[in-house]
Amino acid sequence: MVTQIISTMETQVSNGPSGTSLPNGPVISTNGSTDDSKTNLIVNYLPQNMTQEEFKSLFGSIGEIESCKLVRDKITGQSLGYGFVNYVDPNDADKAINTLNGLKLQTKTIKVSYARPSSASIRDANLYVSGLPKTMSQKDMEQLFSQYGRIITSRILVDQVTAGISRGVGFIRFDKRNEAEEAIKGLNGQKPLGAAEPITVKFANNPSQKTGQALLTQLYQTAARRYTGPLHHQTQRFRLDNLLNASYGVKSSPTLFPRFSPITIDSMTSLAGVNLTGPTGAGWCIFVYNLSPEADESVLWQLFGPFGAVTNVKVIRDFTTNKCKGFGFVTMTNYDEAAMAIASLNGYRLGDRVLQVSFKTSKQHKA
DNA sequence: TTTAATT
Repeated sequence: MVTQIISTMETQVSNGPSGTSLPNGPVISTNGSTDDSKTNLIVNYLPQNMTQEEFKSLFGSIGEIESCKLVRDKITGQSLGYGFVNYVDPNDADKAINTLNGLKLQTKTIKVSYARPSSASIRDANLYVSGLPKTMSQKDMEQLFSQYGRIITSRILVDQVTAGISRGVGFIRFDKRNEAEEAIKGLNGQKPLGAAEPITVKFANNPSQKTGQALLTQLYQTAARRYTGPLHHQTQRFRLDNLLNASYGVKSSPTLFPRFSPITIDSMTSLAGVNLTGPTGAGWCIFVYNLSPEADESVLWQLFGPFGAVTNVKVIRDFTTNKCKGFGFVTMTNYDEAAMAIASLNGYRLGDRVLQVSFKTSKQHKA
């Protein structure tokens, strides 16, 4: 037998408001520089389509930001659904937690909490648990695991249709990796009290282990939903002028930045209409035709990212309406990857449109 | 039988 579920036990999970509280620590050092532990926040469960600009705007409404970053996939440029905000004033960080934690944005409820100091020991501390009794609640699961360490988040996956019914599968993130290791040793293959079957406990996969094909499928599904579902959202606007090309900066070589470099992301978004000219210089320029008027840069990242290194994307827009004129360009570093992307995406149906994709022909300006 | 939590 393994573990008792003691019903009176209180969990100390930092899932809810205000996240992790930091015991007692200096706020301001003698030289006047701020201690990140009181100013640096992590924001989780952001809507997939939130941009860096929107993220900055939302948190900038609280107070002056020292730096902020929406974390994105290095290859596809897609948001990973979380980000960091470092305020100048610790009071603003506190205020951001109090006013923005729990805020509902589209389908998500965002979580705002203090970021733990970054260190190797907190990485890979996420566990995947399966074979859970269907009756086990999230709280039950936390109680089962909490004997091995401090739980940062937990989740039980539920059936989509019969909403609320457990799939017997969940996740537990510990504060430290070694706590997660101990939980595996202690609980993998064990039967929770009263359960008929043993549970499986292992390290979780990285959530973006998706193949190019899977990404295309996902993209297609989200695009298709746009045309079939009763989607009347009036929700997405953080009322910024997010209109013009947000040509996301992509640094192709993993430069070793000093930690917490004051360089903000925005300072890297300087690529404009550079290298849009032919298969020379920085890479292979690809012409994408039949984009919808609503298309934006992110759709190009999503389409081409899975095939390899993408250094630039651009949607061509009408100057006055700011709608896409039906085409755009993508620059890829490697010929093979570009050729594969073209072979795969030419004729690809995106929503109700069939894309035409080819290397850009060198009919200089004006076609 | 795998969700978007460490810059």
